[in-house]
Amino acid sequence: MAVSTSAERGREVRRKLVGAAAELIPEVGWSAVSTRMLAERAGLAAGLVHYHFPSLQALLADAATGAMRVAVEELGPILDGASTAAEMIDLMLESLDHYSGKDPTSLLFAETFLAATRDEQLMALLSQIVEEFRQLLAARLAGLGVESPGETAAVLAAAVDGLVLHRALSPGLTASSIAPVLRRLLPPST
Amino acid sequence: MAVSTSAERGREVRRKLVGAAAELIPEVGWSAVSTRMLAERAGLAAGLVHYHFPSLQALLADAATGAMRVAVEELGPILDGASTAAEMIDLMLESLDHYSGKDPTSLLFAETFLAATRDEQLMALLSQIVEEFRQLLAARLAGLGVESPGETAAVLAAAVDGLVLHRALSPGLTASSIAPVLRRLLPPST
Amino acid sequence: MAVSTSAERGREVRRKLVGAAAELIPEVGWSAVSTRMLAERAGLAAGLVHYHFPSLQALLADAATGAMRVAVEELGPILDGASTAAEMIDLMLESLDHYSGKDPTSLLFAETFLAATRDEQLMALLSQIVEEFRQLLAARLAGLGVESPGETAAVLAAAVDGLVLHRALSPGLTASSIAPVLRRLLPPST
Amino acid sequence: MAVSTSAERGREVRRKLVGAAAELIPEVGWSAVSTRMLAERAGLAAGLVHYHFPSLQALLADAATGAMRVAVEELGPILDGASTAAEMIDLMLESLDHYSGKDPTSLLFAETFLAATRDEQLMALLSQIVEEFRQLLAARLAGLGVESPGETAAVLAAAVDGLVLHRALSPGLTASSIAPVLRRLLPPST
DNA sequence: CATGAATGAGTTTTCATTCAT
DNA sequence: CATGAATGAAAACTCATTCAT
Repeated sequence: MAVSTSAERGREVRRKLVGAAAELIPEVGWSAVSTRMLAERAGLAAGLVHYHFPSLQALLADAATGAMRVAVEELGPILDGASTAAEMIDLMLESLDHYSGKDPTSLLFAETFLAATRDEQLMALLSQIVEEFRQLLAARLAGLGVESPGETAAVLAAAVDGLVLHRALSPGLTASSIAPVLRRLLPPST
Repeated sequence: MAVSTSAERGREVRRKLVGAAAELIPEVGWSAVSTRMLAERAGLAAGLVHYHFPSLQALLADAATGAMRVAVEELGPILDGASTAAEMIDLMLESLDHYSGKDPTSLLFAETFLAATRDEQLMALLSQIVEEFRQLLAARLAGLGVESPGETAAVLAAAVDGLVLHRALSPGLTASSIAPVLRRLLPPST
Repeated sequence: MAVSTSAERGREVRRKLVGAAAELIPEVGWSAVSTRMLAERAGLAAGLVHYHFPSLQALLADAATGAMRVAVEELGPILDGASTAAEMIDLMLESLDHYSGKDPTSLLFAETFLAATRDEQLMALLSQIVEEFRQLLAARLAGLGVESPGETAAVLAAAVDGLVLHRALSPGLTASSIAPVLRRLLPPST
Repeated sequence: MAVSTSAERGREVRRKLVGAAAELIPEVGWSAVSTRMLAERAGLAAGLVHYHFPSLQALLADAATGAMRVAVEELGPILDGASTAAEMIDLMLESLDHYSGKDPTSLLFAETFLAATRDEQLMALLSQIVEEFRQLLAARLAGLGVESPGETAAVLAAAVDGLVLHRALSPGLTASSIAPVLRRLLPPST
């Protein structure tokens, strides 16, 4: 009985590298993540990065989009608890209070946005994630009887991202101060 | 006429360097701007960067905040033409249509946001610029009779930044598609 | 039928590796052929190169000398059709027109020549092949009544190799333009 | 009076690097010349290679073509001493006796030929040098009354290069053994 | 016989910064 | 005020070879 096959060890190493990348991108910035840094953080030999990934960029893209997908998918179940659109905005803002604009997840999003500007493949992956988030939002808005849910979801998603970014500069932008204003984005009928 | 003192030549050189930096940050990314690249773009000798600036980072910070201040100040006069708050939002969105999310100015803002995360001094300068923009917005909202103009301005500013970012991913987010939704951010009384 | 012993499979793998090496040496250059490249081209696992050959250099030497021997041996029957020495030169030049100086076979010869400079064992193998070619030529020249066939064959062989090399630089060196001059290498009596 | 200006020091460094490259290409082979090796041989810091040359390949190409041009130009005056075409061939072969096929100059030529196969710019430079050599030869042949001097020069040049190559494999190919045969390449009228 | 993960030294190249002139 | 040569560390990436399975 082999405790760990060769293939399993390989998968484990890839997992460690992706984990280290997801940690380091927010810490030092996308373009400052180096192979050595990565290997040290993952507790592995430096050569392994290029053994398992075609390039450093490919590893970073893998790690970033993976982490973002997880973050976005976490939001779905949370929003399901709302029985009105206004309540849904409150729930979303509340759960976004964890993101200070300087925390790892916020920074990961921002770094990836920017890196995508210089990498077409990454841009495609990122667009897909954002699109999924917008559709998730639109579906729930529609279910709660909101008119033109597509446009509303688009503005809502953008506003939410912008707020997290701005929070890095002015920490006063909390759920409680913003919710009353943002709730108005919903059509009056709601 | 063509006489130029040493001091004047020095100022001219600094101007050229700052201009080159403002061009290059969006083109290649903040951390990829190198002294040699700058010198070549500015048409100057390589040693000059460190002769006139204490470090490369200092030059980049100078260039970025200078360009951002100009961009923000351009918005003031444009908004003065509005006679209602809704009209003001329309004007602002219209003038923002120039920013595709991938254009030099949008990218300069994004790059600087992220660089500020890793540089306290830059963060302070940037906060000041954003704060000024928020106050400019709040003052005009107040002047047009909008309630709680501070909070509204904060959300508006964040939403606008978020929209420009998202536009890089989905070019459909134009003024005409967004304005109807964003106008709702204003208090009903308006 | 489809039964294949271990030994047979082993031989098949070696054949594939040698074939891949003979292809790759001209394509990318002797010293740029890597084990991974070879494995990929041969459709095999990376570890197989060192399983079947003591070193990468040994595999390359095997492949190169094997291919050269084939190329040289092909020339023999062709020359047998000549009934005079002059005709033989014409036949040889004609059959050499296939070698442009940039084609795989020409490059394989040139790469191996140079690699032999840095590898004594390879040099010995190579000398043997060239010697055989010279003797093959000398025997036929003698058979056609040419005087001092040994020296003539030596110069002829060298000239022919030099011509293929030069052809890489000036494609005008075709059989028809060269033959009249090269035929003069033969002793007047012929 | 500055003993050595900045510019002069730069020129001197470039000269040293080119010299080291011309030595190392024959010693270890074109593709095995590394920047470290080069810097060590030249007695300079490793960073200087890329300060003064855009790439390692560019430095190697510079060094190789420079050395080849010198070698070719040395042959001109030597051939001028001949009063008949046959004598010229003797003189040329004699002066070529210095090239054993394993000496630095011979190897430099061979390495460069091969490197040119994978580098278009180098190929262009090399073709020019060979062309010049062929014209130098043709002009002298014509001056000595040889018919169709262009074709004869082409074959002569190729034969000579081929002979030097073959000499690496069979050291017996000396001037005295070859001259009688090679002299026959000349048109009978001579 | 076969696999493919792992290693560690190797490669070219880029760079901010310093400094002699 | 200006130049551009020099440095030394660091970057991404490749590789032949070894070896546990």
